[in-house]
Amino acid sequence: MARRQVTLAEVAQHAGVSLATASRVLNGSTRQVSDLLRDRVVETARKLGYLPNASAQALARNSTALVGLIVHDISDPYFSSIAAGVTRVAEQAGLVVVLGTTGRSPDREVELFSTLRAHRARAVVLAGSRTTDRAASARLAAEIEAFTGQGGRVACVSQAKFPTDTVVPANRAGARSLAEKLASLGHRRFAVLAGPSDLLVSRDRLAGFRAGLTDAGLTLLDANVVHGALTRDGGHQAAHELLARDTGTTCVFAVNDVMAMGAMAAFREHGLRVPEDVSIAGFDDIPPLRDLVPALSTVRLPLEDMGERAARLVLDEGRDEPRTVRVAGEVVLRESTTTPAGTGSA
Amino acid sequence: MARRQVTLAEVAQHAGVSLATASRVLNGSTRQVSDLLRDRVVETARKLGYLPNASAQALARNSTALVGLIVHDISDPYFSSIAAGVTRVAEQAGLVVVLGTTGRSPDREVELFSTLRAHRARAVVLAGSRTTDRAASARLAAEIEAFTGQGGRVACVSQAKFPTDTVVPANRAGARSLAEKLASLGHRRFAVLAGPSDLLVSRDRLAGFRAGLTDAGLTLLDANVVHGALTRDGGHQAAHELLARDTGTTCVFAVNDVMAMGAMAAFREHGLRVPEDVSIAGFDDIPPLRDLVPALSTVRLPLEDMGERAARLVLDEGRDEPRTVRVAGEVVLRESTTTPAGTGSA
DNA sequence: CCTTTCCAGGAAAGCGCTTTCCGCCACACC
DNA sequence: GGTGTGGCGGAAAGCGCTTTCCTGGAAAGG
Repeated sequence: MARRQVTLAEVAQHAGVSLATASRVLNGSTRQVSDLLRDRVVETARKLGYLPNASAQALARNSTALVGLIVHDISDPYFSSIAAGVTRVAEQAGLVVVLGTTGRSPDREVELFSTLRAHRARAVVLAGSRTTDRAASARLAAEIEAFTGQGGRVACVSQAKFPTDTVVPANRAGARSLAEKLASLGHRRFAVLAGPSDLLVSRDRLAGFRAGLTDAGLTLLDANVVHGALTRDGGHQAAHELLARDTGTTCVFAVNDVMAMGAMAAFREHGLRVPEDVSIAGFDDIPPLRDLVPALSTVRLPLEDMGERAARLVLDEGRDEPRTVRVAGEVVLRESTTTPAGTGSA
Repeated sequence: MARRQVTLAEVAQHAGVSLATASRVLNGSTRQVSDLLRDRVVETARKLGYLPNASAQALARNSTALVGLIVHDISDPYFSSIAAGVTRVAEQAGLVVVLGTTGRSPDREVELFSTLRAHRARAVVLAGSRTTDRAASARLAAEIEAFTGQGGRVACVSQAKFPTDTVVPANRAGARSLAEKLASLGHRRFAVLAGPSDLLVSRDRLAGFRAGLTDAGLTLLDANVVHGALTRDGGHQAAHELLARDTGTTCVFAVNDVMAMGAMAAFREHGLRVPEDVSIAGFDDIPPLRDLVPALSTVRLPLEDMGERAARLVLDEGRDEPRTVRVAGEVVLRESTTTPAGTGSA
């Protein structure tokens, strides 16, 4: 147990070469080493089971192979899809992914960033909606600034709030065009199950949806907007709240699929059929829900792809000015939305 | 840009103390430092924005705060749920999670382990079914042995195949008791959508199911076992294959929920109603599918909890003998299974 | 044949920390 | 007042690597 690890020095000694030569052989340096010595070193290393000490290398080189990935909740399909994209690209590039979860706490976000900075991570992908909290935002901005100042790269998947590379989903435009399509189905009375009001993603999708209705000459009543957590239970609760208000809407937009799912359950409990009694649409098109019955109308976001794009941005050693990649959302109308029956009842 | 990071030496100098004292103050060492100096160091560190270099600490201390987490596919709810449990516990313990994904390649598993070893990770949680591949298994065993020999701890979430702590879901028992319940509903002709035949999880669940049927005096025909990938598409394809064979089964068991979901889609495409025409059950009870319609009968596994348990095992500095934690699966019969109608048609 | 040039190999200086070991001082005890 | 004793501060030796710089010899050029 606990036998010491084989060091480069031991390899060098066994091979009868200097430390420098051994190092040059065992990690593509620019310098040449004769085939004779090279073979001897490689062979010795193999025989001894040499494995470089990553910490020592990081210290000596002043750089690591670490890439941070910060998400709110890894069990949420939205984030796990993005994570899949990020890890694929990172691992392909020979990097190691460090996963941090915030549980939606902005402070934890800052804390994680700081940890990543202490580890001299080469880059960080920060996924998850920004909030309206100025103070928290400023603290994070300072951390990001410190990180980039230290030579690290940062990419966000969310709103472009910081001077970093950012992958921005078209929340507004997607919701807007969804609203228009829904309106053109004949719906007149809409409700929105919005996420927490301090989350930009909620605001943007709500605003976009409202704009789409306006385009169609309709108005979204404030009484028909119910806020709730961006979770299954949040949607479930918000839907119940909406039903309690009895606003007679025929079509409900949940700002993300997970909430839509919860809402569908709530409607079902209430004896309402989807889409006959009430139409419902979500946003994101998360993969595990693709086979839902009735199939959920939504705005499809290429989540894995977004993760990949973010990772590529952050690993691209190139240019310095922050780049913004806008990702369009594609409205997919499926079975959960239809033309309104008689008078809505929700 | 790229301004150098503040070092301990600078802090020490500014505070007018030795490196040793600064170090002792800024990381709970056992040694005492007078309040006067302590305050001076702390204040200086704060002012200078000192952040310890994790690589340097790791090198000097010969230990890190890294915990590895190896999964097949982070976007699979099975793994992302486990990951959520692991990260929660690890982060609570002040550790940093390194995420590695294998894409179901045993070699990649070994590779990741080796990387983690190079990084001197303190522990690794390895989630995901073991296979029947002796050679790959041996390679992994060697890696694990090297890792533990170096002082690292390992826990698996799967079958107890290595001399390490292991969280073992009751695949056999769960499937067996599911089979019994299904049989008692009146079904006589069963089919199984099994995963890849070289995966122990498939084998165990299949074997358990078969045993349960035997208990009920029934037999599972080999023609009614279709293998496929443990994915939505795998289930979809396997179901189609089953339909092509036209075996007249009334009840189908998919060895995991994701496959069950794909199978349900396939049946739907084929004009079969679930559960009227065919009953279907899965395994795992992954959270995003809890609101499915019809609700999926399955064997519930406390996935997040399993992740937490594994993490706790691996972080518990205690005892040396490998511990095995068995996790029971709870059969949950929901709407997707019912008593067979007339003669089955699938 | 001598001078240059080039290149591979090695010595050694770090990288930023931790920790051992030593020394000094203050205090207590006889 | 002399001798222990305990504790705190600092010097310095690593931790395992990378990389600069130097050196000697071989190849090339005059």
